[in-house]
Amino acid sequence: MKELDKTYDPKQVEDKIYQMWEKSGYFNPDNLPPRHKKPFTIIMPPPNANGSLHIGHALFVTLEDIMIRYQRMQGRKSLWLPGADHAGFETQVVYTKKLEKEGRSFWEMPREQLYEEIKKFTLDNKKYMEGQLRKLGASCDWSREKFTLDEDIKKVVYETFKKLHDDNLVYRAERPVNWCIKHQTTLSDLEIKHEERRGKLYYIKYLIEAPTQGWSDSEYVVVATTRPETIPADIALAVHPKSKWAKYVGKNVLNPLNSKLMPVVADAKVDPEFGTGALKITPFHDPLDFEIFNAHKNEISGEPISVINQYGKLTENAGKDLAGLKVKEAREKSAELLQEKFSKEPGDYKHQVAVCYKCSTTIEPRVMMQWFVKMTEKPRTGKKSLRDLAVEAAKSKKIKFIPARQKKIFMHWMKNLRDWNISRQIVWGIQIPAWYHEPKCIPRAGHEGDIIKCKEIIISVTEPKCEFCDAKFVQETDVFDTWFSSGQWPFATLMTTKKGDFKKYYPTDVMETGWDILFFWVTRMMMLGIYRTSKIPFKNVYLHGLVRDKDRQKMSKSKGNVINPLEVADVYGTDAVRMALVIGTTAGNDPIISEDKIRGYRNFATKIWNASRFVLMNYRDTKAKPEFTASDRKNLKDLATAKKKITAYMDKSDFNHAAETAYHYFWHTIADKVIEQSKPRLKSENLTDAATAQIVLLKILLESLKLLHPFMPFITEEVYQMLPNKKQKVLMIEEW
RNA sequence: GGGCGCUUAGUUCAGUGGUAGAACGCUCGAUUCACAUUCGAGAGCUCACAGGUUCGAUCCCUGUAGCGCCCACCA
Repeated sequence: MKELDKTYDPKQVEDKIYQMWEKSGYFNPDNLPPRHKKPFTIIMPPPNANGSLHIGHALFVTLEDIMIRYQRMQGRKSLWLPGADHAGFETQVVYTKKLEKEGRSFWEMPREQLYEEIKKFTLDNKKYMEGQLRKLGASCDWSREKFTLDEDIKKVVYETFKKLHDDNLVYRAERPVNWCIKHQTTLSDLEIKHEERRGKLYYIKYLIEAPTQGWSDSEYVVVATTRPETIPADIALAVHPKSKWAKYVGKNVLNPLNSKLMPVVADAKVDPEFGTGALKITPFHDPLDFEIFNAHKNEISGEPISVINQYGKLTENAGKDLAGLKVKEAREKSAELLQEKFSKEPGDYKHQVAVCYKCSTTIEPRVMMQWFVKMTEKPRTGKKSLRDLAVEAAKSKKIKFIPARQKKIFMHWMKNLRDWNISRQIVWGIQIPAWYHEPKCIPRAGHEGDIIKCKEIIISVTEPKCEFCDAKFVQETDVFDTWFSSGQWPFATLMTTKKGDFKKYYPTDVMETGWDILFFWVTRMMMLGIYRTSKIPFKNVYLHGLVRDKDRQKMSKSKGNVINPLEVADVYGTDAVRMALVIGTTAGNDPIISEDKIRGYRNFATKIWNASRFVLMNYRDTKAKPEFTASDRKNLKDLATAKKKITAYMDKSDFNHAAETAYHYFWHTIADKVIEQSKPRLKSENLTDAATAQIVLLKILLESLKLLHPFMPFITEEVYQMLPNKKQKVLMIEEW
């Protein structure tokens, strides 16, 4: 037996071991020995391919790898399917910044060139990330790796879109949407956040039309608004039916900026407690106004107009005084113009304003032609809305949330769902497969009557042709919200890997991801997954927290408290990093990690190394028949107890305690007691007793390596390879 | 405005209806014998506060306080 170093050097071991695993082929469940029968599947949440992996990724890799390695040892046909996400909007934002740094402008580049450049950027990152995943020990099946822009994945996404469209669950319409004037795209309700902003609340008189004596200064409705600049787009006033203004319902008021006549309508949606209890209706610049307008269309004669353009500037519709100004400037200017009509001085006002979650630019609510998915309506051919499919699934016992409280949060969010805006005006993504008949159909001679059959929108990947005229179809340039495609990930991946995979591995066993994307991702996977496959895509949802530093701070580059998992793994070894991430980490809570903690587990790796070294140095293959003493029997019983405990924790997904128990057992039972007690016996003249001690030690070592393997795969595998009593080529597939 | 959590040793966190645990830190001691990235011993928590249920509560219930997070079209 060769002399081992006194300390364990992960650098010399990890790459070599990983290569050995990959070469063994056992990452691919198809290659596992026949004892592996029942499938166990985890689809990896595909990391965004727009940067390198951070400590949060290391956490998910650790947790999922623990689950997969454990189940693999338990004899499950374990598939961990890796992937990468093109992450449309996120990546485009990152790339835009990169261009800025290089002195180039995103907005001045042709779409095709941008797409190609971002593609290269993404694929480079993807490749780099794959290396990082290997470094972290991820035992995933690389032969089944998928990317969200793979042609076959796109095909599945197109099919889903078509099915939703045929089912009347997808529609294109002019609806209020969240518009980011910086990024020049719409965002879903989840992609905006609210920030407190200081502003002013203006109290403005809208004079009542008094036909007999002209306009009276004594009769008016006072409206409180924070956005006087949108007054030119006002089309009505709404008052609460029980407010003091109710007597004016049915009368007209004068628009204080452009003198147009507008009706006063009654609507209970107006909060009588807020402001003055009267609301100006500006349908194209406020979602509530849009709703009230639609409810009162027959009472309102004017057509809604837009006075703010896509760049956040006032249009000519706003009148010559405001046209061309930015919203903020226009607000001041309009306030100035309206001064005479103030019923009292504007008050300082703090309120929550919707802003872009990426750049914190104020979101401009606009009414735009967009694609939406209906959340709460029944499909044409089915009984349940997308929401109901997911809610009923969550209520059933077929899916378990870990921690359980996340289910409450899930349900609560599901309660108030509005239709999902899935179209984005960005370059990087999957283009929506819709074609528009432009110009409109002018049927050829003899087909005049067929115009009613002509479709103005056709859902198709390839260019359609009109049966009745020679006009061309123009393709939609908008792309899907990334979550629309990644929401299909569990089935889209398994439908497009090897033949039979979907049948064998779907539904999957665990969806392990961060709680921060519960709404973005898990809810969408539930809705779309059940909709397409009639099955809940996963049996367990395990949600981990956000990794924080030792002062409980979020890690961010700007704070300079980022721990790069690969850098610390380089210093202390991947096994130590994995242990630091899993011990003390309970599902759903934010784990705290510091270099001290990692160092502690590096010491543990050294402990494992030296204890193993001791056992191996003292082992001779004597072929003696063991005669177990009482203490041997006790030690073997302790081993069985530890194993039982760890197994129970693993089966409860309590990896924190499983790891801690294994740690404790190895250090304080095996190293401190079993080995210490064996020392005199190993030197004993009684050869049978010495041999028995050796055999017991070796047996306990082997079993403990198994117990530690899911957590610390590298060092345990390295030691295993030196054991004289190993039964398999690799520890990875040993029986638990 | 709605919802979800948290409050346990110096620190970070586990945990249980029956007179409190781990890691790190700290104190004292040991060490040619697998490991100083070590070993042994030890100090340290009235489990936020106030009520209630109970034979018994840190754990269950109610309330209070502080902290955190998520959701939200009060213009």
